[in-house]
This record gives sequence, structure tokens and C-alpha cells, in this order.
Amino acid sequence: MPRRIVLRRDDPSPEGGDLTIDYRGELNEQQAAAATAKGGPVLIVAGAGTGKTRTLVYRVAYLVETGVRPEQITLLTFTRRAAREMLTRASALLDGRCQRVRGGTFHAFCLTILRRHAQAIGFKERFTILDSADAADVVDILRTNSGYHKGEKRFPRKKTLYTMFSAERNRDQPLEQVVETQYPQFIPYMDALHDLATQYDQYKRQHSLMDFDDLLLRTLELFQQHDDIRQQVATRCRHVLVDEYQDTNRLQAELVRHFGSVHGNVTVVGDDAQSIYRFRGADFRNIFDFPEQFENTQVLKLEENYRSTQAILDLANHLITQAQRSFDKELVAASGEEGDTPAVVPATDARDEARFVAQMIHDLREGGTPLNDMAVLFRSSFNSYDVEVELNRKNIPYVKYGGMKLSEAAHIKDVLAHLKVLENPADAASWNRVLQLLHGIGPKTAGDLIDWITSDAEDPFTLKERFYSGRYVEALKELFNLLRRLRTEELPLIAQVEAVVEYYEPICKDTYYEDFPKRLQDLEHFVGLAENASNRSDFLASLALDPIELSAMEAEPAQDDEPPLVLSTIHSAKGLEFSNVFIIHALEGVLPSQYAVKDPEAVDEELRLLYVAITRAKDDLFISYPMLQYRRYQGEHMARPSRFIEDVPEDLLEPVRLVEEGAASADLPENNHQALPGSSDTGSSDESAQSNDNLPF
DNA sequence: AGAAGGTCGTTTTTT
DNA sequence: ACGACCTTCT
Repeated sequence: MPRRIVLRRDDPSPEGGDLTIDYRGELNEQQAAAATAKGGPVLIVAGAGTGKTRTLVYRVAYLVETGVRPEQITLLTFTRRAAREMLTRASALLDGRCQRVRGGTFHAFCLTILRRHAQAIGFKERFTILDSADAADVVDILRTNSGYHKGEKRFPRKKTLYTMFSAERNRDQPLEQVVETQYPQFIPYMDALHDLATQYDQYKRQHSLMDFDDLLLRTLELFQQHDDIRQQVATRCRHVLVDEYQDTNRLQAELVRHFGSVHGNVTVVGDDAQSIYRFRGADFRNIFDFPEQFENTQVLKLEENYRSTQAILDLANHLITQAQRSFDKELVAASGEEGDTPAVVPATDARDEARFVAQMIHDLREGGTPLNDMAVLFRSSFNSYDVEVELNRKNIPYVKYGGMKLSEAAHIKDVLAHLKVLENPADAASWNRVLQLLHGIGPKTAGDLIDWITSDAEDPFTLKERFYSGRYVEALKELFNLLRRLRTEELPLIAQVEAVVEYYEPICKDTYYEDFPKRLQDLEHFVGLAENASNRSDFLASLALDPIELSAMEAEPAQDDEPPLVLSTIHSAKGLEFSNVFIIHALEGVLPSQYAVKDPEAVDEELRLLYVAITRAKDDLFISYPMLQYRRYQGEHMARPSRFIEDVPEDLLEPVRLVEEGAASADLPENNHQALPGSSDTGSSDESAQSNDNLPF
């Protein structure tokens, strides 16, 4: 037993008189208590808009001010955007001293650990990351080779398989249970599914690949197998802070436990009413398990809402009572301001709904509201198509969050695959993509070539005297020349990317001839991105873990420096706030989603989703829906408004009627179906600035 | 083996 | 509207 010398913590002076920030002055009592809480486990239960982020920012500042070194603080957030914003704000409080706080998403933080210790669990240090499409492609290779799909009945598709495997890991449920509850139609294939899941794991190990789940799972594995590494990592986590704790799953909760296992200083912040990632294994209950996992947890609450008017909060409070499980929450506006009653706006069809939204936004912008202080929120990314068309027509610039990502576009993935092959020559998934781009090479040939390439770890980029087939040798030679040149010349990243793009352009032109110019433009943007990255490995990782919205590229950035309007899925709008919010497509089957309606727990989650959307609004809120909906084949269909807003009293949610310009605003029930909810002259007592009455159309 | 063309089934939310 | 999968042609 080696001799032990205990390192004392030099604890900062507890109530040091020399703090530069006046915490009690700048925060309310509850916030200040949370920000300056002593070490140990702390659970902050915070309602929407109660200054959760602000409190966390001040807590970071407080810790730094009281002597914790920034690099000993680990701040785990849901997105990188959130991490960046918090660190910028904390640094602003303390003239830059918080820059070196470590942080980011669970996945990104785990990646930094794994890069250092991957060998300990049998991965190459330069393993590459599979995004969900890549992962599905790997599964597809195994699926095709296995021949399981050749049976009589339908075998699950690649995406479904990957989703199943991912669910098993994220929910910590055996595959049987996932299949029985979610995919009963595939129960007969249970053995095949097990086999494929095992093969998938082996394949990734063999080729040094990790999917998103692996980043969390392998980190846990690392800690379990190597206690010294766990200790080393946890020692550097003097304080762990976790935002959005209600949306962590068991894996993440387990990781938090490990990170905090040396110092025990873990602060988590969350709101059970805003838990919206059940599909990823999050359970709003985990926030209540926290005190059980960490003894002597201090539980603190933030209750005053600083964001919204009381009228908006009244609606939110009312809606959340519809949940099966009750949330003991009653949001109260700190400002005491009542504000305008939120409006519900039925439109004839999606096009009229879009016209309404675009017109309102146009008028508000004319009236001085900055575009980026308004948002259009929706359940699924395609719900915004009509709005996008209208915005383009009116020349209103926007960014869309939650849509197609740059790195998901086929042509970008192609280029990325070349870079990944350079990074990790064992990355068979990328080889597969790279090789099949060549004429004359399909799945079979690619597979054979890959076996041969990846078996020669020494010199993977040299074409040996084998596999000659007239159809593709020339192309193959050209590819290998490129790779070998990039491999040996140690060019800066930007030059590598340029070389790959130059090589790829003709291929791109060939395969995507219809919209080649548009794709070429994306490729140029992509080259530009490489300029800001420090090295290839970081570049590839950040594209996978912090994907860039394709629409942010397309909408030429800042023509006139006016920050654009925000279009966002509700999921991606988490944590944000806007003075005016438009929630569109509030329809049965959309919100709640048609996939949720059978399961009461899933319906609850959809309700929480609406709750999150509503509580993004500071001043004005409009919920709209089309009365006619397009269905694939049958053309137009009657749509039902969302069950969540159907029976809301009119003093909480005021009906508004859209009237076509020129038409008499008298009541003409031009629709023979479901009456418009209430007529427009339900006499709201005062027609305040924002007329919620007949909107001229 | 691969390309090309036709048919059938599916369709959310994200790291 | 798209992708997966099957059939037929090169």
C-alpha cells in the first residue's frame, strides 16, 4: 500500500468581502441563493422563464470569483450554442476569466475524454464518429450481408433498425422490451435483430467507429473498466453544472454521477414540465431521482417568471393542468404585467395560415420589432413549408432551426467521407461511400475492396496489383493518388478540403446534374468552414456534434446586417425567448403527433411541447391552424384543431377570424364545416394596440 | 455486377 | 415526395 498524502482543498474565504459582483443586488433572493450555494449536490427546479440560465451564469462567475479555477468547472448543456452563450455571458461578468471553463454537450465532453483514452477500451485514438445516417448505413451493410431481409415478411429498414438499437441503449432497456413495446410487428425477427445488434457493435469496434450513443456508452465503459481513469477525470471536475437536467437519460445521469464522484459538487438545473426528449430516453422523473442518487442534496426553486406577460402564463398554467400527471407549477409574472390575451387563429388552409403569419411579421417589423425577436414555431420541420414560401415572397430573411443540416446533405457527406477516410483509414463506412461514387463500383465491389484495404493497416492508400477490372481501375487510381498525396504531404486542413472538393466536383456534377450549381455553392461554403477549424479531427467532430443548419447557409448571411427571423421546431427553440411567437399547425395529428395519440404518456409529452412553445413568448402569442390539410393522395382533408386548445376558455385564448380584404367583415360562415370557434366580435373589452380583432386580409 | 425503371410503403422530435 | 426493393436490361 503506497503512502498517501492528502491534498487539502484551499477553500476560498466563504463569505469573502472582495467579490466584484453584487449577487444579491443583481439576482432575486432565490436566484442568488442558487448561484451562491455551497458545494455538494444542488438541484435547482426552475420553471420556464425564471432566469435559469442567468442563475447558472452567475453561479459559474461566483465559483470562479471564489477561487475555483475555470478549467476545473465542467458545464454540461444541451447544445453547444447554449454552452457558448453561457460562457460568453459569464465571461462578460468577470472580464474574460470564464473562458476556460470546460463545457459543451454530454457528447462533446465525452469525446474529449475518449480521444485521450480510447486505446484503453480497444479503439484507435483517431476513431471517427458516425452520425445517425452513417450509422444506419453501417447497419444496412450488415443487414444486406446477413440476408435476413430475404424472408417472407417485411424486415425492418436500416433507419428502423438503428433506431431500435439506439433505443435499447438510451433507455437502458433490453432489446426484447424495445421491440415488444415499440415494434411488435418485428417480434418474429427477434433472433435476427439480436444478431445484427451484436454485429453492429463488433463492426464499429473493428473499424474504430463510434455512433452518438457510443460516445456516452464507451465513456461509461471506460470508467467501469479503468477506475484510475475515472478518478483522474473526476478529479478535474471540481464542479459539475448541468443544464436542462429534465432531458437527460439514464446514461447521462450515470455519467454525471461519475463526473462528480471525486468532489461531489454537482449542480443540476431543470424543469419537469419542460421535458421533451422522451423519444431519446429522457424521463422527466429523473430530476426527482437526483436527491436519491446524491445524498444531502440542497433543493432550490426558482419561481418568478421574468419573461412573459401574465396573460401568456395564464394560458400556459391552464394547459399544463390537462396533463395526466400533474405538475405543481403556477407561473407568475414578476413584472405583474397582464398583456394581451393570446390569440387562436383558424385559417382556411395552410397557405392562408402562412399569409397571416408572414403579414403579421411584416407589419411588426415595420412597426419596429426586430426580426430576430420574433419566431415561428412548429412540431415538425416540414410544417413550415408554406410559411417559408410566403416569407420568400415578402423578402423577409429567416433562419430555420431543426431542418436539414449541412452535414446531412448528400454532397457534403460525400466530401466528408473522403476526409474521414484520411482521418481513420479503417473507417469502412466512409470507404463504402467513397468507393461507390466511382462508376462501375456498387455494393459488392466496394465491400471486396474494403476488406482488402482495411486489412492492410500499414499502407492503406496504395493500390496493389490486384482487383483489376477495366471498368473502374482508372477512377480508382485517381482516387488513391489523391488520398496518398493528402496523406503524405501533411497539407493544412483547408488545402486538404480544397483538394477533395476539386476532385469531387466532376463526380458531383455527374450525379446531381439538376441542381449542381446549388450544391457547388454549398461546397464552397463548406470549404470556408474549414478555415476556422484548427485541425481535421476537430473539424469532423464538430460537424457531427454541432451541425450547421443548411438554411443558415442558403440565406446569404447578413445582406443588410438585419438579424433574420427565427423559424424553429419547438425542440430546437428550447431555452430561447422572443417578444412575438407564432405557433403554427396546432392540429390534431400534428401537435399532438399522430404517433403519440395512442399512448397517454406520449400525449403528455406533446402537451409539454406546446407548453414549451408558449412559454417562449414574452409579449404576444398567436396559435394558428389550417382548417384544411393536405394529405398525400386524397388531396384536401378536414383537419381538427389540436385537442389541447379546443376547450380553452376565451378569456385565456381569444379567437380571431381572418377576413379576406374587400370581403364584408360581416359573419358569413363561408365554411360548411366546424364553425369557427366563436365569432370575431366576442367583444374583448379593450381593443389595445395589437388589435386582436378582424385582421384585414 | 451494375444501372435503370417501376412499384410499394412510409412519413417526428436530436446529439 | 422519397426511399427501399424488385425486376429487367446491359
